Order: sequence, then structure tokens, then C-alpha cells
Amino acid sequence: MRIATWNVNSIRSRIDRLEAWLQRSDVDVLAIQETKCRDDQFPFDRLKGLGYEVAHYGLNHWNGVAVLSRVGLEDVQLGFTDVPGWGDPVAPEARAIGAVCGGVRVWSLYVPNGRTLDDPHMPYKLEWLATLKRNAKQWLADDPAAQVALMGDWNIAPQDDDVWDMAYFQGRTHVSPDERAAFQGFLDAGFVDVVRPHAPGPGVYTYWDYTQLRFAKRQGMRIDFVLGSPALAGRVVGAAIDREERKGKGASDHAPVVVELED
DNA sequence: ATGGTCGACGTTCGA
Repeated sequence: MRIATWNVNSIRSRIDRLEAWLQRSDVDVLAIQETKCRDDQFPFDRLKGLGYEVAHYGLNHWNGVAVLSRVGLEDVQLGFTDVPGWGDPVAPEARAIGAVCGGVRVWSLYVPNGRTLDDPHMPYKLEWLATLKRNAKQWLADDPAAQVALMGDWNIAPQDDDVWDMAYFQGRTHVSPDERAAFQGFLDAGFVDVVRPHAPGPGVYTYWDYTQLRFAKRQGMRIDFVLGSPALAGRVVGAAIDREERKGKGASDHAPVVVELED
């Protein structure tokens, strides 16, 4: 079984490329982030036409997450227990959707960006991650053999090699000790970055800013991850970042990340 | 091409 995650940066503007990518990538399950639309705007029919069941969680033109599957899609959950919201008054944001696909509990996650170190979005980001970690630890406590994939745009570069120049990122988000500690918490809980061993750095990224010719200059960030529970990690036989998909006109600023599981 | 791009509910904001 082949599972993947991709921040598409608007599914409506990316639907042609998404269709083409699905047809050539042969994935069974895809976690999508930043659909940037509501259900009534989501191109369900085109994806169903390719043989995928679809679960989408989108509240407005920001955020939005989805799971596509051609190996079954059950027990859909919008958000996780106690997921923090944002705003005044506090309102939910569509940043997490879970479903069981082919025996794997898949989560499509769009972690809050943080914006700047002194922005209120930063404590929101950390609280969001802490709450997700509490949930994830509980899932493993309930069933140590659970097959869980936490997939998505984590908006964290856990290691220095995950950005092109640490000096540039001094004082910026994505690399701060608090964010890295939040990410490490998932590893400490038993989850495994199942892609890194198959796509080692340095210079291996999943995101390149549209501006400043970042892609052409190979100035990217590794911020999209698939964290597998121990049982899932034991099934991983390969993984790859599809850097080709970042090329050309109409590309998302993120590349898809694909993980191959043994049957 | 005085070299900051995308996408969205856009003449502005979020990434």
C-alpha cells in the first residue's frame, strides 16, 4: 500500500495537477492540506472519478484538510479531542481530519504556521501540537499495535539540515527550540519519521517559498512529515519526496511525500 | 525584469 501527504495550496487551483499526479503516482491514500475551500466548492466528483473516496473538512477559504482513499475510508473524525481554535471569539479551524484507510488510521494535519516568534499564533501553534500529542499518546496507550500515520504540513524544521541556511532562520519560526521540542515530543512518544531514512539530507526539502527563486536556488525547507506509530513504521519499505512536482507553472509550493508500506 | 510569488471571500492578508 502506498500512502502520501501533500499541501496543495488550494485544491481548486491545483485540481488538474492533482489529477495528473494521482494518475502517475499510484497512491492508495493521500492526505491533503490547504484545500482552501468549503465542501460545496470541493471537486469531489473529479476525485471520485479516479476511484477515490474523499473526506474533506473545510470551513472557509483558509486551511482545509482532506483524505483520499481507494482502500476504504471509515470512521472519519473532524479535528481531534480538545483541538484548540483561534480568534475572538474562539472558532474552530479546519486543520485536522482523520480516517481509517486500509487498516491504517490516517491523519491529514495542517499545523498552525506561527507567523513570528512573538505573534499570538506561536503559542497557538504550540498548544495545538501539545494537544495533538496528548491525543496521539493516548491512541498508542489504548492500542500499542495501532497503525497510525500522522501526515501533513508540520510547519517545523526539526533539524538544522532541514533548512538551507540556519543563519537566515535565526530568530524566525519553524526552527525555534520550542517548536523543535514540540516535534521531538512525538518521537519521544514512539512515533517515527518514516521518510528521513529513505530521503536523507542535507539539501532534501519538501517546501520552497514561491518568492526569491527559492526552488531554483535549492533553498527549501523540510517541513512535511509522515510520523508513523511503531506498528506502521515497521511496515515501511520505502519513501520519497516528489521534488519533480514542485517544477513548472502551476506547482504548489510543497512537494508530495510518498511512503510505501509492505502488504 | 530596479531582480517578492502565489491564492483567496482580494485594492489586502496569509503563507
